[in-house]
Amino acid sequence: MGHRQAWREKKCPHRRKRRGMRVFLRPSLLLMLLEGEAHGYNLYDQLPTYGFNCDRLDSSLVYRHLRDMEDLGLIESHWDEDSMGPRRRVYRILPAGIQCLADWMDELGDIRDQVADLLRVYQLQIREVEGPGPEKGDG
Amino acid sequence: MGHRQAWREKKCPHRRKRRGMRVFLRPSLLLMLLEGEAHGYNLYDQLPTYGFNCDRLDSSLVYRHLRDMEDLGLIESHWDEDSMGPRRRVYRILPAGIQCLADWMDELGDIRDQVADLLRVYQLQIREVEGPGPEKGDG
DNA sequence: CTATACTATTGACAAAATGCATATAGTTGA
DNA sequence: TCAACTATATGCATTTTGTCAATAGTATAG
Repeated sequence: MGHRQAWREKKCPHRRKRRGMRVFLRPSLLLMLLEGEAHGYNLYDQLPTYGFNCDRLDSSLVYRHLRDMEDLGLIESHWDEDSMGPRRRVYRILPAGIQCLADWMDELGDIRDQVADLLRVYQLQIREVEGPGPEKGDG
Repeated sequence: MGHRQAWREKKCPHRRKRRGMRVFLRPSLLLMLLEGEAHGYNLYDQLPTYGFNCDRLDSSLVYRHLRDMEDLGLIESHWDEDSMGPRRRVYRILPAGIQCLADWMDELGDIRDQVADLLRVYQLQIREVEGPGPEKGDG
Protein backbone atom coordinates (compact mmCIF):
# COMPACT_ATOMS: atom_id res chain seq x y z
CA MET A 1 0.00 0.00 0.00
CA GLY A 2 2.78 2.42 0.81
CA HIS A 3 4.32 1.89 -2.58
CA ARG A 4 2.76 4.98 -4.01
CA GLN A 5 5.49 7.48 -3.28
CA ALA A 6 8.55 5.32 -3.23
CA TRP A 7 10.06 7.12 -6.19
CA ARG A 8 10.05 10.33 -4.25
CA GLU A 9 12.89 9.08 -2.08
CA LYS A 10 15.24 8.35 -4.93
CA LYS A 11 17.38 11.33 -5.67
CA CYS A 12 16.80 11.85 -9.35
CA PRO A 13 16.68 15.60 -9.66
CA HIS A 14 16.15 15.48 -13.38
CA ARG A 15 13.27 13.08 -13.09
CA ARG A 16 10.88 15.34 -11.28
CA LYS A 17 7.80 13.27 -11.36
CA ARG A 18 8.37 10.88 -14.18
CA ARG A 19 5.96 11.65 -16.93
CA GLY A 20 5.92 9.91 -20.22
CA MET A 21 4.06 6.70 -20.62
CA ARG A 22 0.79 8.61 -20.29
CA VAL A 23 0.92 9.15 -24.02
CA PHE A 24 0.25 5.48 -24.47
CA LEU A 25 -2.44 5.13 -21.86
CA ARG A 26 -5.44 5.86 -24.07
CA PRO A 27 -4.23 3.70 -26.96
CA SER A 28 -3.60 0.89 -24.49
CA LEU A 29 -7.05 1.18 -22.94
CA LEU A 30 -8.68 1.23 -26.33
CA LEU A 31 -6.64 -1.74 -27.41
CA MET A 32 -7.73 -3.68 -24.34
CA LEU A 33 -11.33 -2.85 -25.11
CA LEU A 34 -10.80 -4.06 -28.64
CA GLU A 35 -10.13 -7.47 -27.11
CA GLY A 36 -13.41 -7.32 -25.22
CA GLU A 37 -15.59 -5.50 -22.73
CA ALA A 38 -14.09 -4.58 -19.41
CA HIS A 39 -14.56 -2.26 -16.46
CA GLY A 40 -12.12 0.34 -15.19
CA TYR A 41 -10.56 -1.52 -12.32
CA ASN A 42 -10.09 -4.51 -14.54
CA LEU A 43 -8.30 -2.42 -17.17
CA TYR A 44 -6.18 -0.81 -14.49
CA ASP A 45 -5.16 -4.25 -13.31
CA GLN A 46 -4.10 -5.30 -16.78
CA LEU A 47 -1.95 -2.24 -17.44
CA PRO A 48 1.30 -3.88 -16.27
CA THR A 49 1.01 -6.40 -19.08
CA TYR A 50 1.05 -3.43 -21.42
CA GLY A 51 4.29 -2.11 -20.04
CA PHE A 52 2.90 0.28 -17.46
CA ASN A 53 4.17 0.53 -13.95
CA CYS A 54 1.08 0.93 -11.82
CA ASP A 55 3.15 2.01 -8.86
CA ARG A 56 3.35 5.34 -10.57
CA LEU A 57 -0.12 5.46 -11.98
CA ASP A 58 -3.15 6.31 -9.89
CA SER A 59 -6.29 4.45 -10.89
CA SER A 60 -8.22 7.71 -11.06
CA LEU A 61 -6.26 8.46 -14.21
CA VAL A 62 -7.74 5.41 -15.88
CA TYR A 63 -11.28 6.28 -14.91
CA ARG A 64 -10.84 9.81 -16.14
CA HIS A 65 -9.53 8.76 -19.51
CA LEU A 66 -12.38 6.31 -19.87
CA ARG A 67 -14.99 8.98 -19.16
CA ASP A 68 -13.27 11.36 -21.54
CA MET A 69 -13.19 8.80 -24.30
CA GLU A 70 -16.82 8.08 -23.68
CA ASP A 71 -17.61 11.79 -24.04
CA LEU A 72 -15.77 11.69 -27.34
CA GLY A 73 -17.94 8.81 -28.51
CA LEU A 74 -15.05 6.36 -28.74
CA ILE A 75 -16.49 3.95 -26.19
CA GLU A 76 -19.77 3.39 -24.37
CA SER A 77 -20.60 2.04 -20.94
CA HIS A 78 -23.35 0.48 -18.88
CA TRP A 79 -23.67 -0.54 -15.26
CA ASP A 80 -23.21 -4.20 -14.51
CA GLU A 81 -25.65 -4.86 -11.68
CA ASP A 82 -25.26 -8.61 -11.70
CA SER A 83 -21.72 -8.67 -10.42
CA MET A 84 -20.97 -8.78 -6.73
CA GLY A 85 -19.41 -5.98 -4.79
CA PRO A 86 -19.65 -2.38 -5.83
CA ARG A 87 -21.20 -1.64 -9.18
CA ARG A 88 -19.01 -1.86 -12.22
CA ARG A 89 -19.19 0.39 -15.21
CA VAL A 90 -18.50 -1.88 -18.15
CA TYR A 91 -17.02 -0.30 -21.26
CA ARG A 92 -17.26 -1.36 -24.86
CA ILE A 93 -15.44 0.08 -27.84
CA LEU A 94 -17.45 1.80 -30.58
CA PRO A 95 -16.75 2.06 -34.32
CA ALA A 96 -15.44 5.60 -33.83
CA GLY A 97 -13.08 4.18 -31.22
CA ILE A 98 -11.82 1.53 -33.60
CA GLN A 99 -11.10 4.21 -36.17
CA CYS A 100 -9.43 6.39 -33.57
CA LEU A 101 -7.31 3.49 -32.41
CA ALA A 102 -6.18 2.95 -35.98
CA ASP A 103 -5.11 6.59 -36.18
CA TRP A 104 -3.25 6.37 -32.90
CA MET A 105 -1.49 3.21 -33.95
CA ASP A 106 -0.39 5.03 -37.06
CA GLU A 107 1.12 7.75 -34.91
CA LEU A 108 2.65 5.18 -32.63
CA GLY A 109 4.49 3.82 -35.63
CA ASP A 110 6.00 7.27 -36.19
CA ILE A 111 6.89 7.54 -32.54
CA ARG A 112 8.61 4.18 -32.59
CA ASP A 113 10.67 5.30 -35.56
CA GLN A 114 11.56 8.56 -33.90
CA VAL A 115 12.66 6.82 -30.73
CA ALA A 116 14.69 4.34 -32.73
CA ASP A 117 16.43 7.24 -34.49
CA LEU A 118 17.20 8.90 -31.19
CA LEU A 119 18.70 5.73 -29.80
CA ARG A 120 20.74 5.21 -32.93
CA VAL A 121 22.18 8.71 -32.91
CA TYR A 122 22.91 8.41 -29.23
CA GLN A 123 24.83 5.18 -29.64
CA LEU A 124 26.98 6.77 -32.31
CA GLN A 125 27.59 9.95 -30.35
CA ILE A 126 28.31 8.44 -26.99
CA ARG A 127 31.26 6.54 -28.35
CA GLU A 128 32.88 9.70 -29.60
CA VAL A 129 32.29 11.47 -26.33
CA GLU A 130 33.51 8.66 -24.14
CA GLY A 131 36.55 8.09 -26.29
CA PRO A 132 37.27 5.65 -29.08
CA GLY A 133 39.26 3.27 -26.95
CA PRO A 134 37.71 0.32 -25.14
CA GLU A 135 39.44 1.40 -21.95
CA LYS A 136 36.90 2.41 -19.40
CA GLY A 137 37.09 2.58 -15.65
CA ASP A 138 36.35 -0.69 -13.96
CA GLY A 139 32.92 -1.36 -15.36
CA MET B 1 6.78 13.94 -46.41
CA GLY B 2 3.63 15.77 -45.44
CA HIS B 3 1.95 12.77 -44.02
CA ARG B 4 1.57 14.13 -40.57
CA GLN B 5 0.32 17.64 -40.80
CA ALA B 6 -3.00 19.08 -41.86
CA TRP B 7 -4.26 18.03 -38.46
CA ARG B 8 -5.78 21.42 -38.00
CA GLU B 9 -8.04 20.94 -40.99
CA LYS B 10 -9.18 17.44 -40.25
CA LYS B 11 -11.93 17.28 -37.74
CA CYS B 12 -10.50 14.78 -35.33
CA PRO B 13 -12.37 15.41 -32.13
CA HIS B 14 -10.27 12.89 -30.30
CA ARG B 15 -7.09 14.72 -31.19
CA ARG B 16 -7.79 17.97 -29.43
CA LYS B 17 -4.47 19.64 -29.57
CA ARG B 18 -1.20 18.11 -28.72
CA ARG B 19 0.58 14.92 -29.23
CA GLY B 20 3.04 13.22 -26.98
CA MET B 21 6.25 14.07 -28.77
CA ARG B 22 7.03 16.54 -26.00
CA VAL B 23 8.23 13.60 -23.97
CA PHE B 24 11.17 13.33 -26.32
CA LEU B 25 11.99 17.00 -26.48
CA ARG B 26 14.44 17.11 -23.60
CA PRO B 27 16.26 13.94 -24.62
CA SER B 28 16.53 15.32 -28.14
CA LEU B 29 17.91 18.65 -26.98
CA LEU B 30 20.42 16.95 -24.74
CA LEU B 31 21.43 14.66 -27.56
CA MET B 32 22.00 17.62 -29.87
CA LEU B 33 24.16 19.23 -27.21
CA LEU B 34 26.11 16.03 -26.92
CA GLU B 35 27.14 16.60 -30.51
CA GLY B 36 28.34 20.08 -29.67
CA GLU B 37 27.53 23.50 -28.28
CA ALA B 38 24.54 25.29 -29.68
CA HIS B 39 22.11 28.07 -28.91
CA GLY B 40 18.35 27.80 -28.57
CA TYR B 41 17.25 29.00 -31.95
CA ASN B 42 19.78 26.73 -33.54
CA LEU B 43 18.47 23.72 -31.64
CA TYR B 44 14.91 24.67 -32.49
CA ASP B 45 15.88 24.74 -36.15
CA GLN B 46 17.34 21.26 -35.97
CA LEU B 47 14.34 19.66 -34.31
CA PRO B 48 12.73 18.52 -37.59
CA THR B 49 15.71 16.27 -38.24
CA TYR B 50 14.87 14.61 -34.94
CA GLY B 51 11.33 13.86 -36.00
CA PHE B 52 9.63 16.92 -34.58
CA ASN B 53 7.12 18.96 -36.45
CA CYS B 54 7.90 22.55 -35.61
CA ASP B 55 4.56 23.69 -36.94
CA ARG B 56 3.18 22.42 -33.68
CA LEU B 57 6.01 23.42 -31.44
CA ASP B 58 6.53 26.96 -30.26
CA SER B 59 10.15 28.00 -29.87
CA SER B 60 9.42 29.32 -26.40
CA LEU B 61 9.10 25.71 -25.30
CA VAL B 62 12.66 25.03 -26.33
CA TYR B 63 13.98 28.02 -24.43
CA ARG B 64 11.99 27.05 -21.39
CA HIS B 65 13.25 23.50 -21.38
CA LEU B 66 16.81 24.70 -21.81
CA ARG B 67 16.54 27.03 -18.83
CA ASP B 68 14.96 24.28 -16.77
CA MET B 69 17.71 21.86 -17.63
CA GLU B 70 20.26 24.49 -16.76
CA ASP B 71 18.61 24.93 -13.37
CA LEU B 72 18.94 21.20 -12.90
CA GLY B 73 22.63 21.36 -13.64
CA LEU B 74 22.42 19.26 -16.78
CA ILE B 75 23.74 21.99 -19.06
CA GLU B 76 25.42 25.36 -18.74
CA SER B 77 25.29 28.49 -20.85
CA HIS B 78 27.14 31.68 -21.63
CA TRP B 79 26.42 34.67 -23.82
CA ASP B 80 28.09 34.72 -27.19
CA GLU B 81 28.82 38.40 -27.76
CA ASP B 82 30.94 37.88 -30.84
CA SER B 83 28.14 36.71 -33.10
CA MET B 84 26.15 39.08 -35.25
CA GLY B 85 22.61 40.00 -34.50
CA PRO B 86 20.94 39.60 -31.15
CA ARG B 87 22.90 37.92 -28.41
CA ARG B 88 22.92 34.16 -28.30
CA ARG B 89 22.91 32.07 -25.21
CA VAL B 90 25.15 29.16 -26.05
CA TYR B 91 24.57 25.91 -24.20
CA ARG B 92 26.97 23.11 -23.39
CA ILE B 93 26.19 19.76 -21.86
CA LEU B 94 27.62 18.93 -18.44
CA PRO B 95 28.65 15.55 -17.00
CA ALA B 96 25.38 15.40 -15.07
CA GLY B 97 23.61 15.93 -18.37
CA ILE B 98 25.48 13.11 -20.01
CA GLN B 99 24.49 10.82 -17.18
CA CYS B 100 20.91 12.02 -17.36
CA LEU B 101 20.83 11.47 -21.08
CA ALA B 102 22.05 7.92 -20.54
CA ASP B 103 19.17 7.35 -18.12
CA TRP B 104 16.64 8.81 -20.53
CA MET B 105 17.95 6.71 -23.38
CA ASP B 106 17.53 3.70 -21.17
CA GLU B 107 13.90 4.64 -20.66
CA LEU B 108 13.51 5.33 -24.34
CA GLY B 109 14.54 1.78 -25.02
CA ASP B 110 11.72 0.61 -22.78
CA ILE B 111 9.30 2.94 -24.50
CA ARG B 112 10.33 1.63 -27.90
CA ASP B 113 9.66 -1.91 -26.72
CA GLN B 114 6.33 -0.96 -25.23
CA VAL B 115 5.24 0.74 -28.42
CA ALA B 116 6.36 -2.24 -30.45
CA ASP B 117 4.29 -4.51 -28.20
CA LEU B 118 1.25 -2.30 -28.61
CA LEU B 119 1.58 -2.33 -32.37
CA ARG B 120 2.03 -6.09 -32.38
CA VAL B 121 -1.03 -6.75 -30.24
CA TYR B 122 -3.02 -4.35 -32.35
CA GLN B 123 -2.11 -6.07 -35.57
CA LEU B 124 -3.23 -9.38 -34.14
CA GLN B 125 -6.45 -8.03 -32.70
CA ILE B 126 -7.58 -5.96 -35.62
CA ARG B 127 -7.68 -9.01 -37.84
CA GLU B 128 -10.03 -10.79 -35.50
CA VAL B 129 -12.27 -7.77 -35.20
CA GLU B 130 -12.36 -7.03 -38.88
CA GLY B 131 -12.88 -10.65 -39.77
CA PRO B 132 -10.46 -13.49 -40.45
CA GLY B 133 -11.00 -13.60 -44.17
CA PRO B 134 -11.14 -10.98 -46.91
CA GLU B 135 -14.59 -12.28 -47.74
CA LYS B 136 -17.17 -11.86 -45.07
CA GLY B 137 -20.30 -9.83 -45.42
CA ASP B 138 -21.64 -10.22 -41.93
CA GLY B 139 -20.97 -12.36 -38.95
C1' DC C 1 -22.01 -5.46 15.44
C1' DT C 2 -17.64 -3.09 14.41
C1' DA C 3 -13.31 -2.62 12.37
C1' DT C 4 -10.64 -3.53 8.51
C1' DA C 5 -9.41 -4.76 3.89
C1' DC C 6 -10.37 -5.20 -0.81
C1' DT C 7 -12.99 -4.01 -4.92
C1' DA C 8 -14.86 -0.13 -7.67
C1' DT C 9 -15.93 4.56 -9.09
C1' DT C 10 -15.96 9.51 -8.75
C1' DG C 11 -14.88 14.31 -7.60
C1' DA C 12 -12.09 18.23 -5.98
C1' DC C 13 -8.12 20.83 -5.83
C1' DA C 14 -3.20 21.53 -6.65
C1' DA C 15 0.69 21.17 -9.56
C1' DA C 16 2.85 20.81 -13.89
C1' DA C 17 3.23 21.24 -18.90
C1' DT C 18 1.95 23.53 -22.93
C1' DG C 19 -0.25 27.05 -26.31
C1' DC C 20 -0.35 31.46 -27.61
C1' DA C 21 0.60 36.13 -27.59
C1' DT C 22 3.73 39.54 -26.77
C1' DA C 23 7.96 42.25 -25.26
C1' DT C 24 12.70 43.21 -26.21
C1' DA C 25 16.55 43.81 -29.27
C1' DG C 26 20.20 43.63 -33.04
C1' DT C 27 20.76 43.25 -38.24
C1' DT C 28 19.56 43.65 -43.01
C1' DG C 29 17.13 45.50 -46.87
C1' DA C 30 13.70 48.63 -49.08
C1' DT D 1 11.30 54.60 -40.79
C1' DC D 2 9.17 50.23 -41.68
C1' DA D 3 9.25 45.44 -42.32
C1' DA D 4 11.42 40.93 -41.93
C1' DC D 5 14.40 37.79 -39.81
C1' DT D 6 17.15 36.19 -35.93
C1' DA D 7 17.22 35.44 -30.87
C1' DT D 8 15.60 35.20 -26.14
C1' DA D 9 12.26 35.73 -22.50
C1' DT D 10 7.82 36.37 -19.97
C1' DG D 11 2.84 36.39 -18.83
C1' DC D 12 -1.57 34.30 -18.85
C1' DA D 13 -4.98 30.87 -20.07
C1' DT D 14 -5.77 26.22 -20.99
C1' DT D 15 -4.90 21.37 -20.75
C1' DT D 16 -3.24 17.46 -18.42
C1' DT D 17 -1.69 15.05 -14.47
C1' DG D 18 -0.86 14.12 -9.41
C1' DT D 19 -2.75 13.46 -5.11
C1' DC D 20 -6.39 12.89 -1.76
C1' DA D 21 -10.51 12.00 -0.19
C1' DA D 22 -15.41 10.53 -0.48
C1' DT D 23 -18.71 6.98 -1.39
C1' DA D 24 -20.20 2.12 -1.48
C1' DG D 25 -20.78 -2.99 -1.61
C1' DT D 26 -18.73 -7.41 0.05
C1' DA D 27 -16.01 -10.38 2.94
C1' DT D 28 -13.48 -11.57 7.01
C1' DA D 29 -11.74 -11.25 11.76
C1' DG D 30 -12.69 -10.23 16.43
